[in-house]
Amino acid sequence: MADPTPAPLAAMARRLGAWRRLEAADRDAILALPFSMRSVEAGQAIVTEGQRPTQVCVLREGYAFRQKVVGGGARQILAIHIPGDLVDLHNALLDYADHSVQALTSAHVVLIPRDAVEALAAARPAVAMAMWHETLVDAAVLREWTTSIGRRAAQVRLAHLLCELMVRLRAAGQASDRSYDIPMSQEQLADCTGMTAIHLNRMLMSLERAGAIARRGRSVSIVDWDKLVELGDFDDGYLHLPGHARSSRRKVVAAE
Amino acid sequence: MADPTPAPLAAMARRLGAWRRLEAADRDAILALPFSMRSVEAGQAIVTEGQRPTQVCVLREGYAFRQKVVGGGARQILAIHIPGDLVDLHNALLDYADHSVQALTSAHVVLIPRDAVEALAAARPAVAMAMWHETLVDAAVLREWTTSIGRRAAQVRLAHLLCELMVRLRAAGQASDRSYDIPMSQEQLADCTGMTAIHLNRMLMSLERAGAIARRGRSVSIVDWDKLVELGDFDDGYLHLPGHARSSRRKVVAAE
DNA sequence: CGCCCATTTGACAGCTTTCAAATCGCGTGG
DNA sequence: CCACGCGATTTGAAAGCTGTCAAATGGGCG
Repeated sequence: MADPTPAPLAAMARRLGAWRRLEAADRDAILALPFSMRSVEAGQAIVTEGQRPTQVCVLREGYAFRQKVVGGGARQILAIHIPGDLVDLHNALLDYADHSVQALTSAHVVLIPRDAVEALAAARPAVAMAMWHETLVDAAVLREWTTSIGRRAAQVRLAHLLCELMVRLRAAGQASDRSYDIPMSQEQLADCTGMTAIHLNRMLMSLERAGAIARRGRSVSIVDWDKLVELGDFDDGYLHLPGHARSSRRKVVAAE
Repeated sequence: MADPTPAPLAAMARRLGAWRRLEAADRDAILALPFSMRSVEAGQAIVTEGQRPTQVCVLREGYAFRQKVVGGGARQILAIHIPGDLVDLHNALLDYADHSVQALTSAHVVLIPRDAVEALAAARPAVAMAMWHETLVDAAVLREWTTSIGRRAAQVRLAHLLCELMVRLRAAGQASDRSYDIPMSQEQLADCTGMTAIHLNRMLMSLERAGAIARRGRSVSIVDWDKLVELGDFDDGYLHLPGHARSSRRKVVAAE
């Protein structure tokens, strides 16, 4: 966090080390990985659905997201990635990219050949387990998204997403306590939450009227965190933040 | 498949071996895992949301599912597990169960202590990678569910789920070519697809009227597979079936 | 200053949910 | 073997949330 311009792979080593204890040899093996760096423009694809993935990617700067497109042409955004995320570990072992990854803003990524990742995993079990852990957390977040889309009302879904972004950005040192900018269009937010851009707009305004958030142009800031948490039925347990004492902020209502 | 009552852990070894090449020593290490067997009644919990998971579970017989409950009390089913599935590898590395697992029918499971799984992963990298692979496929299926719930109409979602179950059951040798029984109530199907049980009932009837499926009591059989695939916008690529030549059955309509 | 795209608004249609009540299916007990 | 009781499935009708279509507004960039 206090490291201004770390070596490209140092961020990856630090990230994996947060999940599992790594020895010096593990870190060295990570730092010895072959890689290339690339800049991608906003909207540009990093991985394309249907292709055979050939590399794993670390997001160094900028934002990215994963998406899937259905037969009718509609798309669903499945995850948002913020700086520091290991973006495509899912394709490290699978032979077929079932979804695509795109840059949300212009971004800098570190690309590592898939084979090198596999070799690293085979050689350094602790690193393999850390990478596995990373994908498990990713899956946990996706479970929460699925639950949200399936069983929470539109306004709740949106508030929940805003809470999640706030917590994750703060954990990554990318946001101050009270506000952050979302580098996403309303259409993209709508594709995250499974609603129409028009309806999303209404829900945004409704959260603003409720006094939970404020907006200025495209930037959203949180006015009343507790209210947003309540409106969003939010509990950060599913994020599995490293070294985070679990506190069910949400009271268990109607345990049924 | 032609093995009537294999040793409890043999199924696990076979399953993992389908994902990645395992050496004899890898198999031996799997077979040497400590375990206990347990029968669970339909509806009974195997893992409970909020707890610290202590074991990993292999589903030997019967069906199970994972679910999450939201603040209002509604639940979302996140996955259905069929015999042979490794059910809770997600909790092998995470310290907090963000969802629960329940038996759908009465079931027999093999329970393996979490620590033993971790030790195995550390000792046998190839096994670790196979288990990782298993969870990646699980995540891929969840991505498809999320996409379905977020961006496909109710009838399409249901048809898609029926297609998925058919393909998976067939791949597991649990279904003949043309029909299978779904051991799920309509309410459970509704909780999978993010709709009301009442609406699910209407969608089931509508698929029946369309001539895609037939029903007799609680059992569903497929009358016209091609029609069901079309109605369900289904393409099995996301299942990442081992040794499966990828064929986009679905024509790309409106690539946009 | 003018163009283009994202955001807002409005009016409406339609898919889904709700609430209630009628049926059906099935295991149990007589 | 048949009646009874209970939960799952169906039906109906009406309300509500969300999507659709069209058009106005706003903001940023060349």
